[in-house]
This record gives sequence, structure tokens and C-alpha cells, in this order.
Amino acid sequence: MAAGGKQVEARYRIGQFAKLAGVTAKTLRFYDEIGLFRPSVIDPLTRYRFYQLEQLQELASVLALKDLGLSLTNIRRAIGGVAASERRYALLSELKTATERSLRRAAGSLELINAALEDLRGIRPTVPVVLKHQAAVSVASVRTTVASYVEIETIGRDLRAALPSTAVGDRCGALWHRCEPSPVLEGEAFISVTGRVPARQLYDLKQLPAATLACAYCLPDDVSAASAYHAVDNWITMRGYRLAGPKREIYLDRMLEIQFPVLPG
Amino acid sequence: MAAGGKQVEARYRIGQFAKLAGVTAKTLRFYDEIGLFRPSVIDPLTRYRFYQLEQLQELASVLALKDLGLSLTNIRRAIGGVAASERRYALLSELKTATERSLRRAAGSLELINAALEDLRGIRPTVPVVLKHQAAVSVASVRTTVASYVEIETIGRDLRAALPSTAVGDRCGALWHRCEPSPVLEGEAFISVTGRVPARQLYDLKQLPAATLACAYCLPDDVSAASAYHAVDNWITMRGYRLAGPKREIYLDRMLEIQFPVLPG
DNA sequence: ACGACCTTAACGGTGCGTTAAAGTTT
DNA sequence: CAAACTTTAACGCACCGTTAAGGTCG
Repeated sequence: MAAGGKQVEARYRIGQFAKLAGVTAKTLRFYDEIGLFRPSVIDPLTRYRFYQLEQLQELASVLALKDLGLSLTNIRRAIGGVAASERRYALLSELKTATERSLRRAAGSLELINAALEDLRGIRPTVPVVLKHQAAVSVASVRTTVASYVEIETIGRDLRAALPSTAVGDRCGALWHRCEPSPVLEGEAFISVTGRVPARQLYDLKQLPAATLACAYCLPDDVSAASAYHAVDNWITMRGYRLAGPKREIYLDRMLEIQFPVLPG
Repeated sequence: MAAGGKQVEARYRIGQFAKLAGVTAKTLRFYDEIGLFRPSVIDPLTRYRFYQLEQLQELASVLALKDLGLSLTNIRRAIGGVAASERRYALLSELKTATERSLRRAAGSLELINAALEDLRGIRPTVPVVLKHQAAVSVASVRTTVASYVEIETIGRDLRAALPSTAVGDRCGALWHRCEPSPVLEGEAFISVTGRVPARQLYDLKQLPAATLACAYCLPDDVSAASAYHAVDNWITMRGYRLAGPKREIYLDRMLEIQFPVLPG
């Protein structure tokens, strides 16, 4: 019985203190565990935690910062030790920019969700579009103007025929340097290559640059492709990206992948 | 050696397929594990996962929904099975309201952070304020008009003296029915009681109603209390709460807790 | 036979809520 | 003695990134 002689400061067990402070006992245990807010005394025998009334103010500071959205880790940095006030200012500034970002993201996201809902109401929902990063890849290519889109396929077949079969990689397709609104179509058939490839006048050897790509898949017919192009175009516009290079078409097995290189802004 | 007779659909191992799709192999494994997006074939011997090109479109749908902010669990609900389109609409609508909420929260939060930053620039930072819920509590009380704030303490002492000491609980304080801007001060000293208490004309027996309270702690002097009152007042205004009942003062050991009952709106 | 690829398993990060099993206080 | 309280321990949530240890493919 620790009921010593003089009047000892009132101690509260965890449940009592929790009720006073308006948090759960579990929360207090957790805060103790992570070193954010500790009991003033721990009975070494029973390991019971004991708190004092003065600590209510300390806990209130913690909870007020938490209410602003600061993480527990950062709250710990913001309250203890020397120069806590400077750190607190820095952490709140950081939190401010983070909150501004998430505000903008939420606003943008909301627009996109609304667009998606509109889209779902339509008869024929839009093709899904995804963003991905693509490393640079070595290719052999032939660039030329063509009279129609399909013509580039012939060029591609000729290109493949001109290459040693050991050197051709797994991806082939076309770049479109000028298309659609332009009166002339200028395309570039390409095939990825590996290792050393003999240089010839028939084709160029170059790198497709690394890029961030907005992509959609479609069947290899004009109607499907047109709606995929439209979907990607719309997608880019809605998110405020801008086109950053020639559009790419990748020939997959029985599918076409439409890729628009994009940059933010 | 599964190289059977006829031309089999091209199969891609997880790494290849991941590269094509622009995600990591780990992500594909995870999606498989949670049943969101599964390989078309799993070798029963080696457990290698194999994917087909057609699945790129399916994965794109998943990623597009994820990009909108839908959780993986909800994406699974949105794509598989019957009536997927209705569910998709419902889930997106739900996501929309959630996003609107978080948008409002971020906007409000930003204001509060700015206010906190302003506050930190000041000489004397504001007292922290916290929100908490309080259950109803039985009290004995004496309500009266007083000439000054301190007078209520005398009333409180008299009240305590009038009660059997076995019945008094652990909380005492005062309610302020009219104060500050009002020309007359009307307070109500109270002490929490337990079990049965003899009814007398000296005091009322009643319940402090359950409430949501905006609280601050201060020293029991007029200057400290004034700044705490001001802090809570300001806090309530900034968050768009409104006062919902008499203000409460709780007498703690060597501290005072200021509580304003509030309601949203 | 070596390197690149595949497998499962498990921890980490955020902030606690929620059992569960067992000891303590009143 | 029973009720109410305390303790530690552990899982759960969301979404994978990141080792780690050990088989498989070209």
C-alpha cells in the first residue's frame, strides 16, 4: 500500500484518465508504446500505468495537432525536445502543402468520377485508359509518308523481312508523326531489335525514347481504333496532360495498343 | 514439354506480362492472391503464372477504376459476375460522395492549418482545444445568480457540505447559464453523485445531459480562463459548430477545464 | 552451367479497434 | 467472492514494396 505520509499527487489509472480525456484506454496504451505520450508513473510490479491531471493539457496538445491532420510520428517531432516550436512550424507548413495537394487531387478526382458516371450512362462505355512508364527501346525503323493507315503494315512487313530473324525483338508497331487532322500521313514502322544489327540503308537504327504513355487497347480495325484514339485523347485532356511526341501503335497478337506519349501540364 | 500439336495461344510469364502492362510482377501476384485479376493458366507443377495478351484489356479496366480511387475490394465487385454494370454505377456514386466529403474536409483542414500557422507566429500561442463526447452524469446542483464568477465557488462548497460524503462523485464544477455579455451572471454549481442521494430543498438532483464538448484546460485564474474561453470560442466558430447549452467549468486539481457543449452546423 | 526468372513467406507503414487470456483492485 | 479494471499479445484494415531463401528456364 503506497499510501505514504504526505499528500501525494492524485494518480489516475488508465481507464479513469481516458474517460477524463475523452479517448480510449487503448489509445493511451498505443501512445505510450510509440513514445508519443507516456504515463507519469508505471508501477514496476503490476505495470499499471498512472497519469496525473496536469497531463491532460499535454495530451490536449497532441490531440489538437492530430486534429489538424499531422501524423503521430510528426506530432512526436513537434512537441518534444529543443526547438520544438521551429519544428512545429516546419511540420505544419509541410502539412499545409500536402493538404493543398490532396485538395487538388480530390477536386480533380471528383471531375473524373463524374465523367465516368456520365460515361456509364451512355450506351457504349468508353475504352479504359491507363498510364504507364516505358523505358527506352532499340528499334529498327522506316519512316515515310503514306496514303492510308494500312499502308504502314506493308512497310512493317518489309522491314521485318530485311532484318536477320535472330535480331528481331518482341515488339513491333508504328509511330505516327503526322496524322488525322493533317492532310498528309507520315508514319514510321518499327521493330525492336536486340544486340548488334547490321546497319543498312533500308532502315534506321534508333531508340524509342523513354516515355510516360497513356494507353488503350482495341481490336485492329478502324472503328475500334478510332474509338480508342478518341478515348485516349479525351483522357489526356481531362487530366491536363499534353502530348509529347509521336503517337505509337503497338501490334499485339490480335490487338492493337494505342499509346500517346504525355507530359504533365 | 507442353509443345502440343496445334498453335497454342501465346502465353506470357509474369515478368513479361508485367512489363507489357506497366505494373510490377508483385502487383500481379497480389491481384491474383486477392482474386482481383488472375492468370489464365497456372502450371500445376511449378506454379508459374501465365497470362495472355487479351488480359491486358481486363487489367486495364481494373487499373482505370483504381485510378479513379476505387478500392481493390470494390473494383472486384465492380467487374465480375452478373449485374456488374449496375454495381459499378452504385460503387462510383458512393465513391463520388466519399470524394466530395474528403474534398470538403481537405478544404476545411487547410483553413485550420493556416490559422494554426498564424497562431504560431504570434507571441503567445493559443491554448489547444479538443473535442470529446461525454455521457450523461447524475449531479446535485444549485442554480443561482451571482455578482461575480468566484462567488460560485462558495456555492459549490456549501453544496458539497450538504451532501453525504459517501454520495459525492469525482467531478464538480459549474454551469454558466448566463455570462459575459449578459449584465447578470447566472451559474449552477454541481457535484456528481452516485447511487441514492437524499432529496432536499437545498439542491436539485438532475442529469447533466450527454454532449459533445469543445474543451480547453487552464489555470484557475481569471486571465488564464479568459484566454481559454476565447480559444474555445474561436475554435467553435472556425469549424462551424454552434453552442448547444450552458458552458461548463470542471474543477480539477490545480486546473480548470472549460467545456462548451456544441452541435454541428 | 550461369544468369535471369519464377515461387512462397514475411515484414513494414498508419492508427488504432477488437478480441483473448490472464492477473489486480475494490 | 465477484465485478470491474488492468496487463501483454495478436490480428485486422489497404496496397503493395522489399528483402530472403530457394526452385526453373533458356
